[in-house]
Amino acid sequence: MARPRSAEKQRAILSAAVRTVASQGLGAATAVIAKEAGVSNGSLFTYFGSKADLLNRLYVELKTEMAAAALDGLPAEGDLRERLCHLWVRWLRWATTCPEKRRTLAQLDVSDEITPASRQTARQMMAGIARLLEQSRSNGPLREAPLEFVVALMSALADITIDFMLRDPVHADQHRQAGFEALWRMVA
Amino acid sequence: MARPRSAEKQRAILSAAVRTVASQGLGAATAVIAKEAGVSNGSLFTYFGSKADLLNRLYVELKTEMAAAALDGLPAEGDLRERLCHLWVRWLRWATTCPEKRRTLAQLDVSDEITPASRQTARQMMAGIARLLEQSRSNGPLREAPLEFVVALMSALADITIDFMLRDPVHADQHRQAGFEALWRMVA
Amino acid sequence: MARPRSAEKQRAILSAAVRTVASQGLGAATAVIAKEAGVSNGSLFTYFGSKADLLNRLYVELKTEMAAAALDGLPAEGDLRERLCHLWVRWLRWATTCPEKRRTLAQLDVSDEITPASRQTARQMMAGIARLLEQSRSNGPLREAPLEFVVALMSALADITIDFMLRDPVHADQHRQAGFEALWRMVA
Amino acid sequence: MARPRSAEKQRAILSAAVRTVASQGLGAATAVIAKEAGVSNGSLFTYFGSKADLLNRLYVELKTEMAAAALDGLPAEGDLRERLCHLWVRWLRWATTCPEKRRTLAQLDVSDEITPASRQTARQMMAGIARLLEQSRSNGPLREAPLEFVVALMSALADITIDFMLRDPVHADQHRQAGFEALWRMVA
DNA sequence: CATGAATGAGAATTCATTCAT
DNA sequence: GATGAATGAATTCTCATTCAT
Repeated sequence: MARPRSAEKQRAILSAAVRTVASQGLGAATAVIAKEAGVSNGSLFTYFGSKADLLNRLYVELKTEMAAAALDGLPAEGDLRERLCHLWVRWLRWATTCPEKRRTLAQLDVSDEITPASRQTARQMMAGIARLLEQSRSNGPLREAPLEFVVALMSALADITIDFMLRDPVHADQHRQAGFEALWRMVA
Repeated sequence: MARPRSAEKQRAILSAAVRTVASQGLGAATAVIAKEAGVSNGSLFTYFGSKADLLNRLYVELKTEMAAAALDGLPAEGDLRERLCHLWVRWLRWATTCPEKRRTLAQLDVSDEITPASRQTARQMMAGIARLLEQSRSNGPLREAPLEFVVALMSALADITIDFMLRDPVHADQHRQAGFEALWRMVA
Repeated sequence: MARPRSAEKQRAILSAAVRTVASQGLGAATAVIAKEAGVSNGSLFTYFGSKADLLNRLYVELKTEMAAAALDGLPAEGDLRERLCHLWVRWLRWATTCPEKRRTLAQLDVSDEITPASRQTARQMMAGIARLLEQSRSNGPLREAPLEFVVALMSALADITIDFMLRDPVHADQHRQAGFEALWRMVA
Repeated sequence: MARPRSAEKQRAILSAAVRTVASQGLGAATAVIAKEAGVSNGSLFTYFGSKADLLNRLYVELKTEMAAAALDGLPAEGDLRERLCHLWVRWLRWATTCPEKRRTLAQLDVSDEITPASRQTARQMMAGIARLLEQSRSNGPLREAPLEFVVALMSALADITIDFMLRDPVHADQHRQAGFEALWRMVA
């Protein structure tokens, strides 16, 4: 029950930030984000201590949402390949469904405003994904590599695949499959 | 007549830009870059019409240098795997040797200041790499995918591998090998 | 809520602009105007979107004030010559009373920062003057000329007369009378 | 015979300045003027010590040319009205023939870069005009006003008339006549 | 003497953040 | 708490002028 109005505004700001950053880049002015959120520019700073703070929270939020989307409905058991494919499909579906979120996330990922702590938190959100990957690669050629390395690989692969899906929607399905084949061959 | 435009100064500015962007990001002030280059504020703009122009030229320059480094000494004939490996080794050596260039290039790659024309030019610089990749994948699972897709994959894989090599220099060799294995399995 | 935009501050800026432009010309820096107004650099831009905007508003403001001063207390009826003379006297009195405003207005008048819209608005402010002039010239030699032509003539004549009044204050009265005679002979 | 090359370049610069100032205002960069003149920006400063110097010389030059054009072919004797009309026609013809010169002159006239000395010189160039005006007004209503006042009046009247002639070329003749009637009534 | 690169003092504007209302 | 005006440092770019070639 603690400040329900606040939670709403906070969400509005984050959501406005997604849209604004997607279209204007990380240089987007806080005042613009605030206006897009229907909130005064001063208010933005009562919800987020600074622009960097907003960006960090947005980063964690988006990573979390992405991971949740990818893991949604993942069967606890069953064939590894199938489970990984399930994850792959969900991941890409989320990204292609909200291209603005994805675009913003891509910008945040390379920003030096994002603190190590935020990156760490984000990694934890991806733990479920990492776990499945851990199993998948356990007998594969990357079984000795750091797990993080494999996660990073999968993320990059997903990113590129999404790029091509968005750029060439007619062959989206083929791109998704090609991406998955590449992934599977790499890890398993 | 008159003092000729000095190639030296131009290089100094580009090189200063590499260092400054690597440490301060793309938001680095042109004045800072100029000072770092030992050149006046205004001179930067006689060599580069605008900050965006500087960034674009830097982008093309770095991509070109990277591609040249990767292709340097590549045997024209011989075993495909070996040739690709040769390329891989050179590429990563370049990146680990000049981490600042690589860091700057990473920032430029995601910047929206970089024009399509610059990206196009950069792609042409990578043509040699693409060609080798084309041969390598010709019987592999990605033989039907757009070549660009495969190039992007390799780039991302290289990037991640470099990250780990820099982060964990003790196991640099292992990371490089793991990266190559992943690459080879993906394409061949 | 929040501090309301202060009409006072806006006036202070406009008034500072009058003084600064009068003494330094239209090239006067916005920073100087702001300081003269006792306002921060940035505040000037919350009241006026750009320097050109400030200049345009100043232009309209001064023209309006000038016209109002000229028309102030103008008898609605009576001898035309007397009424025109009344106008003439008020006009010149205003100009000689605030030479800085007049000087600034003269600069603005020839500036190409002033938009057609502003000039149009200014013209409307002068409508009262134009109307009286229309009556005055109705049987005179300029009865066929565009009214605007006659208005421009009167403005120029006023300007020159003011110049001489300011330059040679001892004979200010004579200059004013000579100017009026010239005007009357021209139009009536 | 003294530096014939120089005289040519000097003329080229002055002429380029006319065109450039006409289109870009007094803020036109010296480098632009130099380029328009087909001369290096450094050279401009060997012919004119500073931008202000260039502007002042241009001012005097244009005023001189204008006066010469107005006085060209003026009959030494004859009816005053006719002679003044002759002058009027030539003056306006010059101005409508070279609108750029006129436009530039108008800008210079209100600039505070123009020194009193230049204005004085310009006045002397107008002496022939002033003399005719002196005769014309000798029995008229302005016979007691300072001659300068009458000259200023005529100049302003000419300016306005030219404006209307350029703006509305179809009725150029009528405007010219109306202007002259106004002038004659004012002075004679 | 011509050239045009070099210089660096501004110029207008922007923007994160603070604070009066 | 919400608002949006206030702030002023920081930014990119311009330009008259100088000076090395």
